[in-house]
Amino acid sequence: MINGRFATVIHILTLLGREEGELSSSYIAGSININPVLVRKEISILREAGFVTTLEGKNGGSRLAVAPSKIRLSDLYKVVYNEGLFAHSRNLPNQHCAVGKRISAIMEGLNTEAEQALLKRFHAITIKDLLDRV
Amino acid sequence: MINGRFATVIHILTLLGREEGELSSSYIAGSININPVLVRKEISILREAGFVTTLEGKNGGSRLAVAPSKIRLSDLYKVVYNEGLFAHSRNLPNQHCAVGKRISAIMEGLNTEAEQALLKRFHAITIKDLLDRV
DNA sequence: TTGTTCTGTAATAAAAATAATTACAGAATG
DNA sequence: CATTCTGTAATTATTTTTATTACAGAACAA
Repeated sequence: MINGRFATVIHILTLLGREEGELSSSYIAGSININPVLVRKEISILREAGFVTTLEGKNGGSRLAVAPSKIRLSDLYKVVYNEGLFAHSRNLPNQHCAVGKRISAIMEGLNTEAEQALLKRFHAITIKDLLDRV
Repeated sequence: MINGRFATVIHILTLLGREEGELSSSYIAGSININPVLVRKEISILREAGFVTTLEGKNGGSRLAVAPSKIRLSDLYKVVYNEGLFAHSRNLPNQHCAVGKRISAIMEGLNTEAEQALLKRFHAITIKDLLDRV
């Protein structure tokens, strides 16, 4: 299940896409209704990925570094999910069972297939598209 | 992120697809390396959906009710995820903000689009296919 | 310069979701 | 009628996620 971070990142970028100047983490957090520290964490990842720039200090905040039409959801997906769509079970399946022995690799394959399907769809959607929906 | 239940259900059905007789929840749990009660819970859902039949009592257990080639991952996905792929955030976004006010509906739309992409892919994969990979 | 308002980040605590365990009634078998 | 299964509820434990606290450093403005 796709978690809250993906939604948070989308919300942040959609906000930034509507405004000219810098937006503070508190303002953004107020719109999403989460803690500002979480916003700053996501922004630091977005900044590292080149999607936003940040000004520190008084009247500081973040703004988009690229046009909304250049930010694809597939990019964001990759930024947020370093691990993969499927959570691999914490318990190792029984390696003395034929199915248990092979299931991890099979699930890994399914993960890849599912992810490709998702990414293909998300590749076609940009922050600009979401702005148009607001 | 897709959670452990989907993997559990796939593992269960793959095991059942390889055996003739009934398999007990303990045996299945031993292969997956989880608690038998969790297996019984998933099986009760699978039974309700018509994919397995169960015999209670001594030497009881479960077996497939339909051919492995008739069980699509898209079916299983629907059985496991009544809620949806995206977890909708627990906190309601700020309704006094234009983006906050609209973002829930937008995320709902994205959820639907993502889900359709996944289901389309999963529709083409059956338990039989997974058995061939074991 | 100095107070104010931002960010960055670490550390801790709280809350929520997930999985494990315990317990026990009931079903089928031998 | 003892044994070995399932079904299910209730509780506990674990893990993950989110929130909070805390504080150093940056930029600005009086």
